[in-house]
Amino acid sequence: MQITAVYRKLYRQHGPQHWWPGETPFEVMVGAVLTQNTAWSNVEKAIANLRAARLLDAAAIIRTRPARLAKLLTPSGYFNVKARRLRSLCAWYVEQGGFDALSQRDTSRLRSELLALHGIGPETADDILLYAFERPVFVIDAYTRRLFKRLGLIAGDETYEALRAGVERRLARGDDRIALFNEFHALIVAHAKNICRPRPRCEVCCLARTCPATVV
DNA sequence: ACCCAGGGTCATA
DNA sequence: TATGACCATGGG
Repeated sequence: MQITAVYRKLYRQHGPQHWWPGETPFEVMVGAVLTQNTAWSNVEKAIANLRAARLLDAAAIIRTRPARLAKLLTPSGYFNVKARRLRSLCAWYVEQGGFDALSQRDTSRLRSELLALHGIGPETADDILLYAFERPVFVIDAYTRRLFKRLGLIAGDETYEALRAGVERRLARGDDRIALFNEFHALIVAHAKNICRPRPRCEVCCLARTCPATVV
């Protein structure tokens, strides 16, 4: 099966996803950090807390005491870790002049700056690049790796960069790669969420770690 | 009670 | 470079 065929099947099953679930680019960035190894339903609660506290703002977050920030982040788990990570992201964001200034930079520069921040690894950086800055970067997450491995499209032990480059190369044709990469990653996540109940013995398809079958 | 979740960092060998 | 411990909550 070709990788583009996987995309078509997912799209036919789940339809358009209109991602990322966030109202502004900054909110997308916050969500990208908070969702690290965490269910999105928990992230929503934490973002609602930030919104209620009028802290969905980089400068405001920097001014907030770490203990208070961590408390607001409680529902998303790893709250002490994420409070620190969010702070470092916000400090960079403000120091560099905010979204409009950052938007002027080329993708590779943005990427290396994001990766230099504490707590921003390759996936979080690519989430931000694709969904906040609208750059043509294919996001590789645990679901993506698992799905492609189970379909026999990859070996599974490639490095993040090798996988990303490989997938991007195999999808390179077409005029709107940003829209394609955006939708593809969203569809993979939708696939993981909407199918496979009950766990762990689903009958249809599942991207959970212990699921015995994967059918797209 | 168990398994899972849209990762990343750090210490160790 | 490669594993493993650690971070922590909430839903199925």
